[in-house]
Amino acid sequence: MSGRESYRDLPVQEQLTVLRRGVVDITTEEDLLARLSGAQQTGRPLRVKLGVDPTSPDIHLGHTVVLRKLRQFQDLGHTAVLIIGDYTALVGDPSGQNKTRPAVSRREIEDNARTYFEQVSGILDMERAEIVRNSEWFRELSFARLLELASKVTVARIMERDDFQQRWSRHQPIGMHELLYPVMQGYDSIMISSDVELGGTDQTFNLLMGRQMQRDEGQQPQVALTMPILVGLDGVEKMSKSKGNYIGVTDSPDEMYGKIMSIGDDLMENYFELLTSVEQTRYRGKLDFDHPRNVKAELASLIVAQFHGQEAAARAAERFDRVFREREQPLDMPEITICPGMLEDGMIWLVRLVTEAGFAASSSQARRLIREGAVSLDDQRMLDADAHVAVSDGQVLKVGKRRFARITIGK
RNA sequence: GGGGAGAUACCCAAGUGGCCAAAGGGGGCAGACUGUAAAUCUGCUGGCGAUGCCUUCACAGGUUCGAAUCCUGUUCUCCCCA
Repeated sequence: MSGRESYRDLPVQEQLTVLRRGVVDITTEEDLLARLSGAQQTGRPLRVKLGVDPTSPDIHLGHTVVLRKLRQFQDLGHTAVLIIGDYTALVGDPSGQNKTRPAVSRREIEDNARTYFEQVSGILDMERAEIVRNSEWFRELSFARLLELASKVTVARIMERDDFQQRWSRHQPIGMHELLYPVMQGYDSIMISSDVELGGTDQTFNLLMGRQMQRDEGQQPQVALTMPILVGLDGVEKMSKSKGNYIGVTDSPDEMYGKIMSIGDDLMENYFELLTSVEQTRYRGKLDFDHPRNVKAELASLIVAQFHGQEAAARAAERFDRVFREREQPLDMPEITICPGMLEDGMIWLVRLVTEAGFAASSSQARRLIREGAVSLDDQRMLDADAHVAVSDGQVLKVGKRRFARITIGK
């Protein structure tokens, strides 16, 4: 929170301790220590770089791991330099990808950049952040300059990378432009004269490329600090939107809370470390003595509170307990309005009711849900997909374990 | 530039004239169990007021009573040679 000023005078060793939390690797730690001391002595804050490519509209908790680290640097008095990769997004980062990223249109990039900005502002101190778009320099970059930069990187060096290796050996396509991605990212570092660059471990190669390129340009090579890739809700794969195992920062309090409660116990420690500020000794201890469910509930509350505030977190917890522990209906639920036009003698086709409520994408899907016993109306399980049911104001439609809607008859 | 292989549903992958809305696995959804845990087990997984009909096997045509399957062209990918 505040107290930023007080951190400034923190001994560098202690700063390092704070910064080391959750980190996988620092290249090199001595360098970082030296920079921190230098910053303290000269009063010149470090320029800490984080690049984000606006390739998808929403950020999720996986992205926040690195953003939180950046925030820590800010709290220690350093400058966050957030690079919106509006130009690199056109290329698509091949890191960790098993195929070429689909091209993203300029328009989408623009829209995404805007939402990124909003969503990131919940985590970073925007007052103390410098935000730049890399189209600023790439749009103007000459081909000659590109060749000059590219000439310093060998193909063998680029092809060392595991992701390219794999694609190569599996005979999958690799676009020429993808080979240039690390060079572009390195160029970003040069352009903003970064002291430190943050990234996930999948960014290691790109971060190190930045060091080499800065050295070639006569700059001090940046310190590369890597964070773990956050594991998704399934506990196996990395958190990603396309895998559907994610928690978006714009998810509602209820969604967030529920998603966290559904993670495996093994994942809790990891989430505490990377997504909260709770001291390691505290959560470790809890896991030994408390019921895992309660520890998880605390984790869920902490995370929801970060994005929606304490009050919302408390409400989400309350609702959760009510619905899933006591198996009662939630107090508040979305309403669906049934137009009288859909009714025949006050009855509506059940399949239609389910699709109208948005609980099924098609009537075939709605039929399946009904057949599987997922649908109930006022706690009464409905199994006949051909049924027409009488509906009235205030009835509650439930689909699956967690989806509720209150029926209203419109005028 | 020459030769060869390939493109199947959300993903991987079988199918090489009718028995194919298309095996199997993954994922997802639902049910049981539970701490909404996780794990496990079971079912479902193109659309449609639906014991039938419609659309789908890269794209466009063609052969055939009938095509994911055969033919022609196009696009894209990979391999070998130059």
